[in-house]
Amino acid sequence: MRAAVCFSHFQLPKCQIHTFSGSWWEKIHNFNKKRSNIYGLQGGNTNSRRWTQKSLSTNTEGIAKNILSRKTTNIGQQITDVTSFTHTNLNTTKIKINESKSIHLEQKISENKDLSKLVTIFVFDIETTGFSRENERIIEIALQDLSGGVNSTFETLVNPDKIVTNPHIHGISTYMVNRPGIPRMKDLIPILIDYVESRQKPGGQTLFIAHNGKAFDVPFLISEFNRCSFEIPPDWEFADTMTLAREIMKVEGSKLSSKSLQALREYYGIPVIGKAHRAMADVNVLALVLQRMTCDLKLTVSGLLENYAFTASELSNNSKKKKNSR
DNA sequence: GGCCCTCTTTAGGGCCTT
Repeated sequence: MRAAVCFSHFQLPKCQIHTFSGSWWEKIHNFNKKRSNIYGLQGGNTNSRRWTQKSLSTNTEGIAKNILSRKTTNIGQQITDVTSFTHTNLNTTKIKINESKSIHLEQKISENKDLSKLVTIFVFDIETTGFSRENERIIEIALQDLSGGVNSTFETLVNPDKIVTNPHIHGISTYMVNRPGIPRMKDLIPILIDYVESRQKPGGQTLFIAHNGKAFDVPFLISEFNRCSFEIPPDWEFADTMTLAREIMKVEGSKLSSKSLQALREYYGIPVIGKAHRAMADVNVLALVLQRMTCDLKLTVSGLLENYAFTASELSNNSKKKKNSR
C-alpha cells in the first residue's frame, strides 16, 4: 500500500506554470527559455551546457536521434523553441535490470521527502505497424524525461523485420526502418533500459506516461519485451493520460468533447508540433497536454502515483484474469 | 484489446491507440 500522503506544495494555484512540483515543470520551462535556438547535430557549449557528440550515426531517421527541436506553449501562451540532446551508448552489452535496487518509495513519502526529487517521469509514445501486438511490431519509440536538461530525450526508429503496411499513418516506410543502423527491438531494449537507468534518481521511482497507454502502448511494449526474452523492469511504473482526460470531461462545464490526443491538444490551444503520429511529435504534445491536465485536476506527483499508476505485471495479471474469466 | 458508460452487470456499443 502506498502511503496516502499528498504534498500540498505541489498543488499550486491554477494557471501557474508549475503543477506537479516546483521542480520538473520549472526545470523544463526554464530550460526552454534558456535554449531558444535550434541546433544541428554538432556538439558545442551553449549556456554553460556542455554537449557530447554521440557515437553513432545521428541522421534524422537513425537510432536515438540526438537533437530534438520542439515548440512548447505554457499557460501564459509563451512559445519557445527547445533543443534536447540525447546521447545513447550503443556499445551497451550489459543488460542491467537491477532487481535488487531497493525502492522504498512509501518510506520516503512517510519521511516526508520531496517526492518530485525521487520520481523520474517520462512521457513516451510508440509507432507501430498496426494495432495488434501479436502480429504487428514497434517501428519507432520516443521518450522525454520531464526533468529536462541534457540527454532528456530518446528517439529511435526500430527495424520490425516486416513490411510497414501503414506508412500513410505515420510516414514511416519500410525503406526507412530497414536501412543499416536501425536497431531491431532485441538490440534496442538493453540500450533503452540503460538510458532509463541513466536518468533514474538513486532510490527513486520511474513513471512512464502515454496516451491510451493502458490499452495500447504498455501492452505493446510488454509484448515486444517478452518476444525478445526480456521483462519490463519491475521498478517501471506507468500511467495513462486517457484516464486523466476522462476526469477532465467529468468536470462541470468542460468543453472537452473527445479524449483523443488531438482533441486535448486543440482543447488546450497547443499548436501542432511536427508531424502528428511521429513518436517524438506526439510526445511533445503529450508533455504539454499533461502539464495542462495536471493543472486543471490539481494533480500532484504523489496523487498521480497513488491513484493512476500501474505496473507492467499488474496489467499483465489483470489481462490474464479477464481472459480466464471468459 | 482495453476501458468506460449506460437505455448495465445474465451486455453491448463507442472511443482510442497504429
